[in-house]
Amino acid sequence: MGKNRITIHDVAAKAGVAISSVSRVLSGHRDVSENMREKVEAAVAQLGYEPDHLAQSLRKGATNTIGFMIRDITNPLFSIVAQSAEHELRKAGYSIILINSHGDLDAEKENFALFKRRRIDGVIASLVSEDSPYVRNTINELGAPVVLLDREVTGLNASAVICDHAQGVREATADLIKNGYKRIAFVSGRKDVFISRNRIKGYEQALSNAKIKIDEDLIRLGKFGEEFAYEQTKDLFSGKKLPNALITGGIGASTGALHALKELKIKPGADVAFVALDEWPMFDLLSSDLSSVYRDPEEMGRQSARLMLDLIAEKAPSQAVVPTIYRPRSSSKALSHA
Amino acid sequence: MGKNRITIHDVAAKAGVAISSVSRVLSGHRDVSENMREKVEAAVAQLGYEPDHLAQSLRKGATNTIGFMIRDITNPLFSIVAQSAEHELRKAGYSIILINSHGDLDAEKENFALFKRRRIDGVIASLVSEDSPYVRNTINELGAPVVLLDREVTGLNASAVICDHAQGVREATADLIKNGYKRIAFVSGRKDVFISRNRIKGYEQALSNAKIKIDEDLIRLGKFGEEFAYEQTKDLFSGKKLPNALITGGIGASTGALHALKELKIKPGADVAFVALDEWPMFDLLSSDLSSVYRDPEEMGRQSARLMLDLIAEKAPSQAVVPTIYRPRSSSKALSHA
DNA sequence: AGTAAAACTGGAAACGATTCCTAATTCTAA
DNA sequence: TTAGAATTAGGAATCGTTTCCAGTTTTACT
Repeated sequence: MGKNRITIHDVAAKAGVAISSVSRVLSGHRDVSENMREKVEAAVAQLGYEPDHLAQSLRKGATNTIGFMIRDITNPLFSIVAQSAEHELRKAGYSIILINSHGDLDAEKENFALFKRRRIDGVIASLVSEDSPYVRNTINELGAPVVLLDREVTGLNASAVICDHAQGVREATADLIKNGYKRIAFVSGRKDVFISRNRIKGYEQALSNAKIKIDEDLIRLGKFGEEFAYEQTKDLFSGKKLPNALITGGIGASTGALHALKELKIKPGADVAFVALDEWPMFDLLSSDLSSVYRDPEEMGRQSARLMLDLIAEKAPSQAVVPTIYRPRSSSKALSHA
Repeated sequence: MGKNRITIHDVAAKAGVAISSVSRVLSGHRDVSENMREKVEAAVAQLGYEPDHLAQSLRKGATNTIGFMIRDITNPLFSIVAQSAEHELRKAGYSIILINSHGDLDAEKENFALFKRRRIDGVIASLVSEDSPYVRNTINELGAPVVLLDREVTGLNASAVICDHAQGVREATADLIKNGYKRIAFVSGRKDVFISRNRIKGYEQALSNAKIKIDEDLIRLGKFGEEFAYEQTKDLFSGKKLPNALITGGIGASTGALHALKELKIKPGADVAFVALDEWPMFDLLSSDLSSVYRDPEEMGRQSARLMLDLIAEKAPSQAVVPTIYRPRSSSKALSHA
C-alpha cells in the first residue's frame, strides 16, 4: 500500500536542499540554478513525488475547482453542457464538483453554501429562479465568480451564457403560420425565468407579425418537467376549441406533451403540427419526424467555461449568445386536411 | 464583497477564548462547559462563521470527496447512476468530482492520478477495460477505496456493483426462440469487460438450452458506442443469411443499430424481432414498441454509494448484485410472416 | 580590483483548521 | 482538610505547501 505519502520534505531531504528550493523548482520560479534543478528533479523522479493539491489550495487560496449546479444532470441537454464545460475547464487545470438542485430553491441555497465552504473558485449554474430575493445576496456573498446558464439576473456581478430562443421560436412559429396553422399552442416551463420569457417573446412576435390575435388559453407556462406539460397537453386537447399546432419548450415539456398525445392517440405531424424546442439524443428515432428549434449544448458548455476563466482572470463580466436554429421537418408541414 | 473570510481565530477573539476551545465546541467534544459553549456559539452566530473545509481536510486527512469516473456522462444510464450516487453520498457529507474517461485508457490513467493528487476519499468508476495490466497497479497505488460499476477485476481490493445481465438476456433470448426465431444476432460492446461477457453468456445459455447451434457470425462484440453497432448491423443485414432477430447491448449499441435499421428500412418488430438491453428516457416514444432487458440505474447508484461508505468505514470489500428484468413488448412477438 | 546589481538559497511565517499534552480548576471522598 | 480524580481550558505542534525576507554568492561593469 502506498500508505505514507511522499511530501516535499522527503524530496528536500533526499536532494539535500531546502524545502523552499524544491518548491521553487517545481513551480518554475526563475531564480533556480541549473545544478539545483537537476538535483531536485532527480529526487522528485526517484521518489515519484506529486504535490498535495490540498495543501497547495490552502496556501494559495485557490482550489482549482468549479462548482457546477444544474436542475437535473439526467436531462441530456444539461449533461452535454456539463461534459463540454468539464472538458474545457480541465484543460485549464480545473476540476468540477457536480451538484443537482432538483429544481428546488432550498436545495439550491444549500448548494451555494456547500460551494462556499469548499472554497470553489467559481460557480456555473442554471438557477431555479431568477427573481427570488435571496439570489442576489447568496451570489454576492459567495465571494467567487458566477456564470449563469440561460438566465438573466440584473444588477449582479455575473457573466451569462444566453441563448437566442426568441429567434428560433419566431422562425418556427412563422413557418407554422405560413403552413396554415393559426391555433398554435405553446407549452413550456416556469414563466419567471429568462428562457421561457424569451421563447414566448418569439412566439408572440410571430403571431403579431401575422396579425393573429394571441389566445392566452393556448399559452401554458408553469413548471419545468414532464408532469406539467403532460397535464396541460391533455387539457388543451380536451377543450372544444382545439389547437392545430403545438410548440413544446424544453426536453421535459416535450416528453410530457408527446406522452399525452400518444395516450390521446393524436399523432404529431399527422393530426397536429408539432415543434419541439431543443433536441435530444435519438431525437431522430422517435415515432414522428419532428421539427425542432436546435441549440448547440456543447457550445454552451464551451462558452460557460470561457466566461468562467475570464472572470477568474479578473476580466469584467460579459455575456455570450448562443444562436438557435429552426429545423423544419415533416411535423410542421402543412397538413393535408388542415 | 465578503472578501475577508472569517476564521476560527476571529471567533476565538470575539468570544475571548482559545482557538482550541472553539474547535472543541464546534466538533461536539465532551470536555466543554456550558458557559464556554454559550460564549462560542454566540460568537459563531454573530460572525456567521463557517469552518473552512480545505483546512479541515488537510488536518484530518480526509477530503469528504468521492471521484466518479465514467465513460460518458451523456449516456443516460450513467447520468442516472451518477445522480443517484451523488444524492446518496451527499447525505453522508460527501461531494462528488465528476470526470469522463471518454472510453480512453490513457485518460482513465490520468484521471486516477488527478484523483490521487486531490486526495479524494474514494473512487467509483466504470473502467474502460478490466484486464489491462495497469489497472491493478493504479488502483492499488491510489491508496483509497474503489467501487467498480459493472466490472470484475480479480485480485483487487475493491467492491463492485454487478448486474445480473445473463439472467435477463437468457430470458429474452429464450422468449425469442419460443416465438420462432432461430437466427438471433447479438451486437454489443467490448468483449473484454464483464458486462459483455455476462450478456453473451445468457445468450449462449438460452441457445444451448434450445439446442440451437451458435453461429459466431451472428455475434458482434467490439466497441462501445454508436458507430461500431451501426456498421455491424449494416453488415449483418447485407449478408445472404439474414438474421431474423436482433439483440443490442448498451444504449450506444442500440442507438447505432436502430439507425442502421432505419436506413435499411427494416422495421424492428415488423421485419425483424428486436430486444434492447437497457432502456433510456423516452424509450416508449420510439417508433416501435421495443422489448427490453431493464435494470434500475438508480439502484445501481444507491448500491455504489453504500459500498463506498462501507469501504470508507473500513469494512471488507463486497459485491452488490442488481437484477435485470426482461420486459417483452411487441418487438419480440412472433412475426406473422416468420 | 572594487562595487553595485543580479542570481541564488535557506529559514520561517503563513494558510485555517484539529488534537495532543499539560496545567489549572473543581469535585469527591476519606 | 487534603490527596487524588475528573473536568475544563490553553498552548503548541501538525497537516503540506507557498512565499516573503534576508543573507550569500556570483556576475558585470568601470
